[in-house]
Amino acid sequence: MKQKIKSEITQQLIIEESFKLFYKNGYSKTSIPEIMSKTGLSKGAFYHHFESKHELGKQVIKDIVRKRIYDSMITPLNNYKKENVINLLCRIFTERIKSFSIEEKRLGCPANNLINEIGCSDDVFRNILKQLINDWKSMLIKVLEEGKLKKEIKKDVNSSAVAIYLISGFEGVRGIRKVFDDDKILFEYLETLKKHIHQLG
Amino acid sequence: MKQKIKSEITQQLIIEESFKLFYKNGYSKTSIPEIMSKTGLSKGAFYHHFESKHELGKQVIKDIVRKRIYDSMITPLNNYKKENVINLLCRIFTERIKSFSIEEKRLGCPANNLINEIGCSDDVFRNILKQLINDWKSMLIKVLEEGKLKKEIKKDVNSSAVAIYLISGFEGVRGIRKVFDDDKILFEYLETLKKHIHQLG
DNA sequence: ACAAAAACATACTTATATGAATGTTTTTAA
DNA sequence: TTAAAAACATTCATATAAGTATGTTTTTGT
Repeated sequence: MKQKIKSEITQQLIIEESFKLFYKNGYSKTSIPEIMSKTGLSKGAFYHHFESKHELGKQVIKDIVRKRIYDSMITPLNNYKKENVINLLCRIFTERIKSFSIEEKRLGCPANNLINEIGCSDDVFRNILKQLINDWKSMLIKVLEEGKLKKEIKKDVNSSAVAIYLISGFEGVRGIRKVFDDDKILFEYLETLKKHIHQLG
Repeated sequence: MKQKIKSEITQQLIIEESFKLFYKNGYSKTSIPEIMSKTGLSKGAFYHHFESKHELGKQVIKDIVRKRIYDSMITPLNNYKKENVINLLCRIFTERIKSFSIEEKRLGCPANNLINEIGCSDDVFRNILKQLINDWKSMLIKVLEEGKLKKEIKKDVNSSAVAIYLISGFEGVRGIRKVFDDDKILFEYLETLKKHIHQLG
């Protein structure tokens, strides 16, 4: 059983170092030798644990990229029963934007980076990322619909359309921020976002 | 003088084929041999006209990527004197979204793709793209401020913040659309965008 | 203790990239 | 017309990628 654990640990190590490099330099520009030099292991070790770079990419998206969005943007939305949904939405987006490290501001959103780098040219990656966006969208719709029942959101709001608008704005600003040198645009985005969300009620 | 024209034509040919391939497959994944095979010319011809791939990238951004955004999203905003600015904004964003070819919907925005692929890791590219986004933002601010003077936009609107929100949403949805198979999200985006813009007045 | 299997390393194959060096053809200007 | 310069082609140098083959070490079940 010790071997299975060791294998698991090695795989996780490779996945984590891969995520860091994919995030920093992109999927295409990151090579297996580069990843394995970070892990301190050899290329042989890599191909013992993974079939290909593509298989690794899938794991990185499923294990790390997906979890990041879930933990910060999707799961917290489950609080819709206890909290006013307008507050909830404003709070989650604001907290997320304010939580970013300097590097995270510079490098943008890992999911959005992958979507824009390889999204449409690899159907496997595309479908995993599509599922992630759909999960996020579904959860936002659920919150907005619950808000309508609680009379916190206007009935004429198109939840699906608003959900896409919120996701687009968030991912968009994380991309646009990459060309700038400071956080001004993040706060400008947040200001308008909050006003926009309040107008849903 | 015939030579100068020929040189200019060849350079433009290389730039145009490069744009197509950069747009379709990304900057990193596109090679000089691949570009030159499209032009029907040799690699020697390329290095006669361009210093490096990087220099080519600069030209493609300056000549084509920039022009696309200018022609469709920035220059048309100049109509703010004649047209109600709420209508103007809705119209330009709507027309642009509706004008996209199937390929343009699949491949997203060339500028946004570049920003997300190499934006933060190459200062030369980053600064050209930053200037482009800043030009767009400035023009939107101008239109919104003019709208205030014309009493078409509320005085408490933060023009700079709204401008960034509009750009982010637009670029964001063009990225997000890449993981989907249909145009539903583009129209959902447009629906919410229009409502949002109308609430500025 | 020991054979088998898993974990990992080393060396190799093949492909392809950027870019430089050098060669040939076309254009230009005197 | 003819030398030179510009346009373009061919060949070469160097680097590095993904993936494979084949090794060696460690772990495991008997």
